[in-house]
Amino acid sequence: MKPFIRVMKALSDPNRVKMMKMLQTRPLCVCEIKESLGIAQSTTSKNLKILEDAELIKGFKDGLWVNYSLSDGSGSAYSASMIGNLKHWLNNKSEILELNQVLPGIDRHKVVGK
Amino acid sequence: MKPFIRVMKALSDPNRVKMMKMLQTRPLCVCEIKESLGIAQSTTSKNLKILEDAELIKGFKDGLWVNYSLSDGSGSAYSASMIGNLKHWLNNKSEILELNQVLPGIDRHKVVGK
DNA sequence: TCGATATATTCTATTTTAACGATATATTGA
DNA sequence: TCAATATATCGTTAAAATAGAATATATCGA
Repeated sequence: MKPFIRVMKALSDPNRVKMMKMLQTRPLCVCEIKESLGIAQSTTSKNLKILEDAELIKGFKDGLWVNYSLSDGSGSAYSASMIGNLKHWLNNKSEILELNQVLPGIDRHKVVGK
Repeated sequence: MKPFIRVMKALSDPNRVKMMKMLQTRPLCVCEIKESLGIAQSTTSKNLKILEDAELIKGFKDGLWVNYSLSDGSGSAYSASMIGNLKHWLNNKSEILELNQVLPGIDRHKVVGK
């Protein structure tokens, strides 16, 4: 039952759900996500870890960057199902629409401070 | 986004998930659920309310008792989907198997103290 | 109407969660 | 090797979640 609870908990936080929705568009590094959401780097990193522990996303190291993308779902039926549902859920919600506005302008090479 | 978060939060707690699984078997009153899970009456009532607020279950008053059953899902796509998934999820988990052992012996007329 | 009973609500204590700043750990490029 | 940069981790603090006991509310039956 633990793995199921872990997935539900991971998706119980608005910032983490927004991260999931952002990653539906394209893989993103920590600094791009932090920039889009306007939250601290440590907060961003920690929340990504929670999503990764629930097997909802996966991080791939690329030099200094870590690129996060949605998990392929092979690890867990619960995460696979939720990843699928989230593809069509919440698309018309204001918080997500706003994110989709901002996201195209976000570029890891243009991120300001740390 | 709030309604989605509400459903995820509601399903983030083991006791509440167990309640959902119990209600798949048959409608139950508060005292039967409290008895099966071995938790306080106030805790039971409060958790049922959280599930009801997420439109995952519905309570019907019957004299002194309130019978809770799974929602028909008409209120929310999120809850409808999760209710459906939970039907086949977790069935072979020890916590649920044990509940299914206890449940047939639970009867509202035989519940001991308050 | 009164006592018994089921449920809901309130109060309080404890634990968990979430955020940020500061620091530690890579990795790259000069 | 050293400075700059991206990410992870640690420490702290504030807010939210959870549980149980006590109390309030509602209903039934005598």
